[in-house]
Amino acid sequence: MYRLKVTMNTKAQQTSEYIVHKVAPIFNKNGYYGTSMSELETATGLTKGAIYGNFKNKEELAFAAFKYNVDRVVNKIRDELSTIKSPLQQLYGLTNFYRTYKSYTIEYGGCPILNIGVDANHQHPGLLKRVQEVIIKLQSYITKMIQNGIDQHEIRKDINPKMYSRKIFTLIEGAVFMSATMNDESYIQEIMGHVDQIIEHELAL
Amino acid sequence: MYRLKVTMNTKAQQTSEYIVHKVAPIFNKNGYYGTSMSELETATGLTKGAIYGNFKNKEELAFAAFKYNVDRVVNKIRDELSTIKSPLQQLYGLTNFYRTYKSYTIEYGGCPILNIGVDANHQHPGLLKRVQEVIIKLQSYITKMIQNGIDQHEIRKDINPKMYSRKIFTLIEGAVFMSATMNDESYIQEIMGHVDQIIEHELAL
DNA sequence: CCAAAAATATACCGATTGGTATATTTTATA
DNA sequence: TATAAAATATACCAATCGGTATATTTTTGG
Repeated sequence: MYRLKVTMNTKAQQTSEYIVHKVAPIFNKNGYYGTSMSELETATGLTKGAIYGNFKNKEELAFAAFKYNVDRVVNKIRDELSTIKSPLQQLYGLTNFYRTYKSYTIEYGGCPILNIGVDANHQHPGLLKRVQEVIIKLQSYITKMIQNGIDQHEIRKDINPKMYSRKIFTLIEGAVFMSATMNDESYIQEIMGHVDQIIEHELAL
Repeated sequence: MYRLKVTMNTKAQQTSEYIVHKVAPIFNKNGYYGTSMSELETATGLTKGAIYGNFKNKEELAFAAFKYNVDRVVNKIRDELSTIKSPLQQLYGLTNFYRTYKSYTIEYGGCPILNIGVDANHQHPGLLKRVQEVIIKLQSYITKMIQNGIDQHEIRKDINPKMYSRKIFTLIEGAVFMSATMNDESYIQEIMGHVDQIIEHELAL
């Protein structure tokens, strides 16, 4: 009985994960209404019967796809910064992460925050809310890094961590947008250099 | 004969302009595939027969709508800056324009460069190309302002006009994205303050 | 290996998609 | 004001949309 349930969950979970993995880049590239179920059939090699057996409807699939794309990015950031002790160096590590962001995200269709943020804004309130939650989470993550820097006497204590977190994140997303739209990575490189300057001349002691 | 042709063109042009005016915010908000012809029927109060009598197909309508939205923004910028003589003050005028950007564009569904840039990226190459052309045009517009500032000894001659134009434009679009996605104008206000600081401390003599 | 159950495939649903041929109405000129 | 032409409305097209009921296949535990 117990093992039966575990096996079922594992199998179902595996198929669900496979579907999300295949479907995530399509939702990311084409947005909610730009993605059709028939596309997802060909992408997964499965039929609607199989897909709808694992997900209630298209909306649930889109939620799962967005979470998958975001988790992939966030976990990569966490991994890269986890080895860095110094909060100040963690900030530099963040800009370094985004220096390789385009090549890292291109196979998944670009930045999910930018893509779904714009797509969902006038189209799907539920998705937009999830984007906003992710942005708040990432901003508070940066805020904590700055606050740690202040606490460890690496960053000036008179600066406002939340304000700088918002500013840095906004610069990053602007660069991500320009790189994607102009298909030109140099935008990201230039803005990351600019953020490094802010870290060095405005934040660091 | 001559007058007949003029009258026809005028009438057709009026209806076309009316359609584009009504249709532009919808394409801007919902993107190309997110916009349906039936929506456009109800928005214009016209039938498909009338719409397709004035536009070849949906694609031509989307092109016209994008041009309409962009021209509206660009003409407003030109108007506001045309009264300013000093190139340096023109740059401040640009940041001031974007301080009211959200309230100015909200009734037309937000920034067309951001919206269509993201929407068209994986969906409609023809539209994406038009977005890229507009970005290049605006950037060279800013570049010229900076170059004029150098020529008129208001801006340091050792700075790179094109590089700063790219940077300023990227900061603006990042702020536009964050304001739209988080529904929070303060992002634009903060980043425009940041751009003002760049103008004051890095560009100005 | 067999039977029950879980997972997937098939075949279909009504609604909507972009687009068009034709009928009707409006407009403009003689 | 009559008439030709231009503009708009009507009615329709095949294709596709998201979704579902049911048949079939695969997997599972005894």
